[in-house]
Amino acid sequence: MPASTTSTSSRVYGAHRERQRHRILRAAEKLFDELGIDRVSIAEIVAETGIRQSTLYEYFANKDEIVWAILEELMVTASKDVQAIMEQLSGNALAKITALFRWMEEELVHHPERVRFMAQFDALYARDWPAERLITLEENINPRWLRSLGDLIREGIADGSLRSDLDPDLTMHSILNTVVGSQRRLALLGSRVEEEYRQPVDRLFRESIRIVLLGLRAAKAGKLR
Amino acid sequence: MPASTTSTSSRVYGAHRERQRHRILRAAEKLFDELGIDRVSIAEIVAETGIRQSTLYEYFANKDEIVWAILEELMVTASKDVQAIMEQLSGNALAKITALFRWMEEELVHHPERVRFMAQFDALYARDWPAERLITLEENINPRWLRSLGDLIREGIADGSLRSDLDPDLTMHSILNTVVGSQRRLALLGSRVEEEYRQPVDRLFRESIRIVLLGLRAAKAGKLR
Amino acid sequence: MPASTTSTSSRVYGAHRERQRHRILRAAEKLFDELGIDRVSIAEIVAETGIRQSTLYEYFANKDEIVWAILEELMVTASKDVQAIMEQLSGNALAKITALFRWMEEELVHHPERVRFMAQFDALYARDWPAERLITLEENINPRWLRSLGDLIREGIADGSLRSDLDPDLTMHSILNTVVGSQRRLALLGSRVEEEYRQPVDRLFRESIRIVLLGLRAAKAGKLR
Amino acid sequence: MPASTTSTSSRVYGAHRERQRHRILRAAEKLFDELGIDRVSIAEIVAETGIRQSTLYEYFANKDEIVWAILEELMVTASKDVQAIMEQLSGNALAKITALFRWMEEELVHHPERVRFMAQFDALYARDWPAERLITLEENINPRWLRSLGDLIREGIADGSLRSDLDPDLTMHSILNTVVGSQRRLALLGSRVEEEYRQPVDRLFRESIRIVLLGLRAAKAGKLR
DNA sequence: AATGAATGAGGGTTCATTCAT
DNA sequence: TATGAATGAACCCTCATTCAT
Repeated sequence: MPASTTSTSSRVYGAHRERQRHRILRAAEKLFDELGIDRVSIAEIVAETGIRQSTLYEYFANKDEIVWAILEELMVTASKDVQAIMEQLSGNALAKITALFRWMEEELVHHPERVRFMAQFDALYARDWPAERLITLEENINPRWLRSLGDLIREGIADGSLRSDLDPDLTMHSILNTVVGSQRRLALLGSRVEEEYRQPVDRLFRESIRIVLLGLRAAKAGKLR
Repeated sequence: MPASTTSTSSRVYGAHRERQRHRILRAAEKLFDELGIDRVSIAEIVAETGIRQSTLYEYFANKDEIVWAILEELMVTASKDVQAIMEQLSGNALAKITALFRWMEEELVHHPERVRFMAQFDALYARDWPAERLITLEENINPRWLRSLGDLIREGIADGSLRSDLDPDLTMHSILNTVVGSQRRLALLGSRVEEEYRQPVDRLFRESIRIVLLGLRAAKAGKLR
Repeated sequence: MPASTTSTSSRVYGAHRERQRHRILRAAEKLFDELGIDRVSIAEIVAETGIRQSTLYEYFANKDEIVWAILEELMVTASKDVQAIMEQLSGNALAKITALFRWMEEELVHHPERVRFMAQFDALYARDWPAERLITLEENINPRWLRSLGDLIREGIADGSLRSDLDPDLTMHSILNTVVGSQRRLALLGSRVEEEYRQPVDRLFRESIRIVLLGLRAAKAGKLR
Repeated sequence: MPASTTSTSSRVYGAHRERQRHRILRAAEKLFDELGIDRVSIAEIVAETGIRQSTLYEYFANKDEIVWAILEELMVTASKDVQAIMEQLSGNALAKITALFRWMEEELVHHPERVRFMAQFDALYARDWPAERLITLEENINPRWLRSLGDLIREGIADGSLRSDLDPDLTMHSILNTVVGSQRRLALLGSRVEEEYRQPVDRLFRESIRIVLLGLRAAKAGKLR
């Protein structure tokens, strides 16, 4: 890893390295989604890449590093997306929460593989990931919006758009977990759930959102949607 | 091939076999939960059991069979529990759905390892499990209650306990997936979620249920709880 | 193994034992032919029999014993057949040799599995079979005809049916090995040789015999057949 | 994936690989001959080689591939030998066929292990080898001489060196199979046949050839040899 | 930066055989 | 006589990783 000098050669090398890294990550991502993270071997990843097995170790120290790198990419992207949505929005709390859920629907429909990756990460790495590492990651992406979501709910109660009997922090985390859980399960089961439930995945998810929002809404609040 | 005779020897042998099988399944279950299904080797399972590796193969043809056997046990147990709850209940639709969700809370709190196993199964086996096998399994456990849950919602709309604008089948599958998704994610993340959210897992889950039920409830219906 | 007493029970047991033994041998024979001797496991043999694996060891000490038992059966049967043919024949040497070859053709056509077994035995056991064991076997079956085949050729030279420049012992063993080699290779390759050579196996073998016999025949001898 | 470049490194590496491959094949060959193909384990092969078991898998995907590689080597060598013999020969058909048989005798005497390998291959792999694979192999070695052997016999009939009542194709395949069968059986049984028949293997084989050729020869044809 | 080669450690599974009942 | 259970010893093969070039 050459330090970031500004010589021509290092700039060129840097670009090259970035390209190689990208190639590896995309191959891994694809296979992780197709076969499951734990069932993909380094050999399979390099086979998809064209790169040689020993070369991969010039870019990643081991498989876990690849997983973390993908996770980081996904989290950064997600954070930017949400941040953007939140910033250009100036409605009440309910509207903001709704917008957040809509974005999750978008992800489920257009990037189910991303959602599946996160689901796998929860299932496989949840119990033994090193806490500091995740914290470092989260600090990098700094999701102000998440921290402010509690305020949002408080605000919603105040402006009358949300039920008055909600405990802001509890509610926030509760519904977040619920909607995320629903989204991830739908992504994992995919077509299988469609066969069994005879409903398209997005309709199922949208209905879930609707009911949760109905549950949050103040009784006297205007018609939802 | 002695079929189920009642001779002393076969009764004795049968009991022994059952005990050994049980031992293996419990060891596997424990390790699957601690390390993740894909990260447990047959060698580790037998080390937990005391039996020798080759002996294990007298009981299960391979690791997958162990996974399926555990899955079957869990599904049978769950099905019996729910059946029992449903049968001794004679309230309106909302009450029944509430009871179902309460049972899921019980499972999350008292048997989080069971929930985690199902979560892992979804994440790891969902995509390539043989459909017929799962169908066979489901036929054996025959969950009448699931089939009647749609009726339950229809009934609830009729008796005025549920919102009138619900599409029974869609709603049923939607909230089922949502609550299951929430339950499983909480089971997977466990203490980690408690640290991050600063809320005990059961409170988070109970709040989720409350909001979903509020979302289902007819506007004019009496206070919930 | 109860000695051969004449009590009723031992006679009954004896018959039973014989039947079980027979069952095992037939199952083994079938599988040896289908899969190759070395590729058949004891487990596969018992699976074909209905008998349990441990029970098999009451009849045979190991797989080799089964192989030898089959070999013995085959050699005894073969010896009897040939003996019968030879005895009821009263022609010149050429006629007797011809009859012997015809019998080999019969075997190839109607019992190719027997020929294949012998072929496998040659290929797999040839190098390390215990010499005494084979000698014991051969003494039991006592193939007088083989020993007299040399005389036969001497006789043929004398009566003018065979070429005069033959070395009786050399010739006998030579053509015996040749015809046996031809027969066994045809049995082994079976349909494969038919596809490649576009000739039925029996025609190929008959032509081989014809040419060998032509090679043996005295120049002035009458037309062959 | 550097294709066949001529860079120094790839030439060096290539030579090394070839040497290792060679080592493995020789070790396997030796053991296959001593113990029988099916009775040789990968562990035994590597023990003979000095390389480690996992290294072997860098050269051959599995045991079958080793067997096929040896087969290919043998067939290529044999084909070249025969081709050379056939080309430098300008006699009548009988002479050419005789030369072919002489070469087979050479092989039997000087490379009995090669003949035994082919015999084992017939006995063990004959029934289930993948047809296409063998065809590919045969196309690579392209034995023009075999294809022209039928013509040879036709020619022999025409020039009066062979009997007139022969069916060219039938005869060709017939005697080929016969002589090959004889050769392989002698190779398999080896010293055992010498003990039993009290004749050296090569004499037995030469006598077989003599008789077959006598059987092919036109009646009026000059003295053979 | 790239890579050919090697490999220790372990993976799942099969097998012939023994033994107590 | 029959057999359920157990098992040591292999067996083939995969994998992540290292290292010299």
